[in-house]
Amino acid sequence: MVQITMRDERMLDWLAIVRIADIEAIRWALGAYLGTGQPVAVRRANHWVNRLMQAGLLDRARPTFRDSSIVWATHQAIGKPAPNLFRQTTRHEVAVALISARYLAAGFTWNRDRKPSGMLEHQADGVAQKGDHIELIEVELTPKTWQRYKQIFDNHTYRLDRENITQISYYCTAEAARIVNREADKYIFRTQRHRLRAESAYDVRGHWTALNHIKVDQSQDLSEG
DNA sequence: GGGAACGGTCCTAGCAAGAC
DNA sequence: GTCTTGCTAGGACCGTTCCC
Repeated sequence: MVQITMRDERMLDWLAIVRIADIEAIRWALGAYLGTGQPVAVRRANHWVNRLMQAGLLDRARPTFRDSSIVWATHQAIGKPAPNLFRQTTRHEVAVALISARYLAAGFTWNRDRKPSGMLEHQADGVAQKGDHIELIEVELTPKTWQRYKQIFDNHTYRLDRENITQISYYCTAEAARIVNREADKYIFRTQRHRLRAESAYDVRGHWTALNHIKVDQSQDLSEG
């Protein structure tokens, strides 16, 4: 019989939000809920996944387009159907799960952004919160058109002005980071520009590549050291 | 206190890249 | 084409720790 601990429940709650994650994200999320702020060993993460698979709460697959397993919470665990791993957005969703797990490890909570209420509203990939610090997180593996960035940045500026958003962070491929910063320079007013940052953190396959310090705020650091 | 979970180590399998 | 090497996933085992 598999015992479900409080940490297991919190992990399933997190998977209900991000829907799919790879082992790297599982490592960080387990470390977050362990309270260490560091990822657990790969072996440990696989052990955890296997245990919850035995309980019927997790499932995993290794699609041929990825070199690591993808894990998701089953319908039995969260009441949602299994994700389609062959959608074009899968790579993006796995990347979002990884950054969310890193934010959890840094002591943040993670939630989905609100649904857009109109054509001009933009839904971020996630919202990280720690105390009064509320950060909109975007993962950008492929650059958008300048027209789309203008629309998104208008919405970001509005939310920075009118809502309690502290910062907007883009985690991108090198190419996407360059374009996001370029378009942000154009479309975000200088008094707000410093509150949006775009960093190169992924390669084109969605693998985490950032080796240097990633500042969440003045006191946080999500790097692996 | 007993069973489950954890974590370290060793091992094999599968795959890709490079050398010959 | 074959072999070697390197890397990663993941299974098995076992002692330790944790939790109900």
